[in-house]
Amino acid sequence: MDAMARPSKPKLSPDAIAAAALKLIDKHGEFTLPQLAKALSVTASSLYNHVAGKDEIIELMRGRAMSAISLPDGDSGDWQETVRQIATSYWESYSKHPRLIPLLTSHTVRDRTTLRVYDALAQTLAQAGFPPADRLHAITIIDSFVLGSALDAAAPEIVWEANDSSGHEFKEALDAGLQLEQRARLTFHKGLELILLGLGNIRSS
Amino acid sequence: MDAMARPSKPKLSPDAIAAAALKLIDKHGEFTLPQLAKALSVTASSLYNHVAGKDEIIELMRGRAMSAISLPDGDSGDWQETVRQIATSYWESYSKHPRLIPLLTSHTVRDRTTLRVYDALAQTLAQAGFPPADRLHAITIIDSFVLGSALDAAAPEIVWEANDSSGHEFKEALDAGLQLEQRARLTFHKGLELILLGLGNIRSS
DNA sequence: ACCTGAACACCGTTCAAGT
DNA sequence: ACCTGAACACCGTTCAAGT
Repeated sequence: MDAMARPSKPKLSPDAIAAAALKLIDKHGEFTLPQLAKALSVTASSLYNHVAGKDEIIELMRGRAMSAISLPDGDSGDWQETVRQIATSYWESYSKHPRLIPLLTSHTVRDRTTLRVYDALAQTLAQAGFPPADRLHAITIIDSFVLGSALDAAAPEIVWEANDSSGHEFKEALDAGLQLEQRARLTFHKGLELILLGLGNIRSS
Repeated sequence: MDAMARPSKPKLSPDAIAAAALKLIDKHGEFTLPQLAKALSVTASSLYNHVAGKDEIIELMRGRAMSAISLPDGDSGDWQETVRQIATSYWESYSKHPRLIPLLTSHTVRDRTTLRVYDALAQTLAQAGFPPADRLHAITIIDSFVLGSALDAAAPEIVWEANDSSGHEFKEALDAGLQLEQRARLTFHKGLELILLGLGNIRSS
């Protein structure tokens, strides 16, 4: 009648594990199997009944973070608007869990949702008339910028911890800054517009 | 007359430690204090006579990786060419040690060389007539793209591990790809040109 | 000042044992 | 099938002891 070996209903599931791990990451920026087990009122070794190990938990978190991505169904007619929508949704998914990003960068993507993002971009660019090689460049550029921007938002102090030896031009630029998240969002959109504009030029050249 | 407690000349130095650690990262993608100590023919605890801990070693590696950056001395007259030069040198420094990048993304930048990159960009943009707020945006956009591109080169399989469920437009784009490093370099330059072009438009608007 | 070796608290993972 | 607890090999860090 107390907490014993096996409950009639499993206390865990891959999904519950990923959710709890993501909560830890959002709060502390890292997670440990004992910590995670504790948050789930379970022992660390129990986790191995549901996931292969820590790496798989990280991949599950990627899937969870990306699950909110909205991909356009049909062809909206305006490829730049479609790309803008995909890239923005992609960036927002990363940015909702900024501290997760560093964990993702050393892993290979297998997550279906993330792969579908690439597919959606490829399809949109193909319909817009980009030849295969240009498509690949465009997708990579967008992917790089989304990831880099999200990382920038993740570790904001990276840039803004200017010290006394910094030139005054940089300090001036800093002082002109907005609040942190607003700034990150605004900068992302400005950069995305630059890229979309540039892609348009390439296509029509 | 044999290897005892203290040698007349120190066997270690922060620089030697960083160099050895970087070598391990380049080879294995990670490093461990015992591993590092072994490579230096020393014991793990010896390292603490020269560095504060693992985190400091990572920061030292950042400094080493960035030490090869060449910053333009004077004003070349052409701000786009100057920015191109800085950004390229910055990207190349990262790309020479791609597997180091994931370790850097969870740390705050204190490295003087890296901060000087931001300064140099700020100065160049200021001379080109960018007001402070636009400077900050431009620097952040460039920084994000450089980092994202280097990461892309670091974990190339991230994108290219397309599976059977991928749409054929993405596969076509993949098939059109070049060799890995060439592709990364080329894509970075293409993206940088987009951004420079876009920045030029902003300024003259 | 600088290296060693033992020690500590912790980690990820495995596995027999329980139900 | 699924949880526990003990065990293993490993990690980063500290510290007394040596020279």
